[in-house]
Parts: sequence; structure tokens; C-alpha cells
Amino acid sequence: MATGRPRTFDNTEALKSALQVFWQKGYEGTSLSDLTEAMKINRSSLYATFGSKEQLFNQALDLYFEGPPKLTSAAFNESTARAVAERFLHVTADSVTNPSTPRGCLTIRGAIACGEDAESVRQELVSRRVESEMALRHRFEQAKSPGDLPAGSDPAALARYIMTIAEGMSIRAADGSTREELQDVIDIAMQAWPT
Amino acid sequence: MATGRPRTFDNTEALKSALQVFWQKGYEGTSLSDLTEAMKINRSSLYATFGSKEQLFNQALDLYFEGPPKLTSAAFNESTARAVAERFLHVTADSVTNPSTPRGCLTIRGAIACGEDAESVRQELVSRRVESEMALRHRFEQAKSPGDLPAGSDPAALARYIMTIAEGMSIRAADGSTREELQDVIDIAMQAWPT
DNA sequence: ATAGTTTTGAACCGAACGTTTCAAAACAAA
DNA sequence: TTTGTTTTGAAACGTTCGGTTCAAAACTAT
Repeated sequence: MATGRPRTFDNTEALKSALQVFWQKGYEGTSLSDLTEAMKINRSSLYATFGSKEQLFNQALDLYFEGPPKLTSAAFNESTARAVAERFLHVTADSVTNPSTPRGCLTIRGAIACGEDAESVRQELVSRRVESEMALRHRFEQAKSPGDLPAGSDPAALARYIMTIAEGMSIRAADGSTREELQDVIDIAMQAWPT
Repeated sequence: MATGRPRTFDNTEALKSALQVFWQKGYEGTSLSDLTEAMKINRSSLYATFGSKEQLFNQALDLYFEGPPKLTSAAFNESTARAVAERFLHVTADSVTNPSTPRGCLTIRGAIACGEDAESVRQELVSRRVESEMALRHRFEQAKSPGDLPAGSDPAALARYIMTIAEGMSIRAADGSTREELQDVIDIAMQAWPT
């Protein structure tokens, strides 16, 4: 049973607001004033609840990975390697142009934006992205045996290719590209797929 | 004829040093102390010579565009649209993995890293990148008449595609990808080219 | 030498940064 | 009502930020 003065904000709602701000401005581009304003809590409550700016960012990051990145995993249910790749790109294009969230990918913006003092944050973000590439690669390797992919094709290179397109789309979305423009890119990109 | 106390630094050498720092840390990630240390000049000289941090950045940007981006323009001398695209990507891959410069592209890193107070800087960087895309598009449009590109192909979409690959490679390079890995990506990417 | 001009170095500016402190406020339990 | 506990709001901490000021320094011209 809770005692003492009750808090005036919802914990996860505040975290969602923090995520939006970090997503939009990057880690170092976000100030404490930005956060307290968006989360509608004061500094004392922020530090009592979330620890510090960096700890808050890490918690917001965990929340983020339950969102857009999680959606791409649905692509792995497709039956062919080609369908997996195409679906992966489509989900990515939808995510990075979602009008109800900031544009682009938090991990890319965050990893590039942060200075050397936040190097540990950067490494975390990069390795998370490498995991996605490895998942794609693994799926493509499995596709070779049933002849789903030609014998000569290189699963690792294909996974790199798809991730490069996805990351490029994230940049373009942040620059203002529309979902339709990214769809055009995907249409062309998939023509490179081995048959 | 120059009079007064002679300056102790070389103007363009100092600008080169500033470029390196901006390239590595982004606009907002670079402090005045970072700059004066790298350029080996003090604040007074910096402001007397270059005006302000933002004006210094713009001058460093001009210098940058005489470097890596200029090299990509050599691609436009190729005789076919396909060769232009492939050369453009190869030059980009070489640039973003050049061991004697920071990894990745200054315009991408700078545009993503900066907050809203540096919005004018961001716009400048984005528009510079749009210019590259427009140059590619224009070259591809010219390629349609001699049958260099199939009648059904979309020069604008192809230019977007090539730029997306280039921007994706820049991110990967910043994350640590090698030149060879990027070459593999280009090999696959060019298979999408219309015949 | 002397005067005139430009650069240098260091101190300083107000503002904003992330973080901490603490008394007043708002509740439950006694 | 009193006591105990927790949150709140605001003020303040030291540091760093981009930018400025100014006297001393280092040169050329007279």
C-alpha cells in the first residue's frame, strides 16, 4: 500500500513523452528542460523516478525497442527470403515515415549524434542494429537449402544490402522523404534480388 | 603590403583543422574549445578571422564540398547512366571509408546531429544533398533519349535509389563497415539497374 | 626611436547545461 | 490531530557553452 504524497504523473506515460523528445532531438540535443516540459514533471521527480538523463535515455530506449524495431521481426514469418527482405523494407519505410512519431530511426540518429562522452550509448545502438542484420543473414542462410536462394548468392552480403537500404531510407525520411518515395526505392531495390 | 603584428597561423590550414573537428563531432557536438585546440589559435583570432562558430562551419563546409563531394562529380563524365551510377557509388564508398578522414559524410552527420537552434545549418546540409540527387536525376534524364536507359525507367526514382544507397553506406561506414563490405553492397545494388 | 596597425592571450560576460538541495505540500497510518 | 512518508516546486550548485573585451605584444612605416 502506497503512503506519502501521491505522484501526479503516470510513470510509463512520462517515459513515452521522454522517448518522443529523445527521438526527435537526439540524446545530447535534448535538455533537461525539454524533458520536464514534455513529461510534465519537474526535475526532482525526474531524478527520483528515472535516476539521471542517461538512465532515462536507456529506459526510453528499451521502450523504443518494443516499438518500431519489434515490428520488423514480423517480416521473418514470410515464406521466402525475397518476401522477408521486401517485407522488412516495407515495415521500415512505414516506421520511419510514421506521422505519429518523429521521422527516422532513433538508433541511427542517436548513434551519430552523440559525442565521445556518450560512447557507451553509441556502441549499444550500433550493436542493436548489427543484431538485426544478423537475424536477416541467418534467415537468408536458411533459405539456401530449399533452393529459395540461388546457390551462388551470399546471405551475408544480401543482409548487408538490405540493411544499407533500410538505413538509407531512415536518413531520407529524417530529411523529409515521403512514404511513397521510399516505396519507389524499395521497388527498384528489390530488382537486385537474385533469382 | 601587410602591416601590424603578423598572424602565427595559416588561414587555410586552420580551416582544414576545423573541418576535421566538425566532421568528427558534428556542428553542435563541437565546442569553441575543441576548435581552438585543433586549429591551434585562440578565440580572438578565430572570431577575427572567421566571424563566428556558424560562419566558421559554413567556411569549413565550403572546403568540404571541394573535397569528397567534388570527387563524385567525376562520375558524371562516364558515358552511360549505369556507369555514372556505379562510379558515383564507388567514389562514395571510397570517401566514407577513407582512413585519413573521419568516417562517413559530414552533411549527414551534421544534419542529423544538430538541434532546432541550428535548423538553418541543417537545411543547408539537406539542400546540398538534394543538389547531388538532382544532378544524378538530370544526368539520368539525358540518358533516356539515346536509349541508354529503357523507355519505362524513372530517372527521379533511380536518382533517389542511388542516393539512398550512398547515404546508407555513409551510416554503415560511420558504424565501422569496411570498404570491401561496401563494395559488396554496390555489386548487389547495381543488379537492380534497368536493362 | 617613434607612431600606427594588427594579432595575441587571458580574463570575463550572461546564459544554459545536468544535477542537487530542501522546505512546503499532500497523502496514509496512528 | 499528530506523526511519518513521499512528492512537489523552486531555488541554487558548479561547470561549460558561444561570444566579447582589452591591454600587452609584435610587426611596418616614418
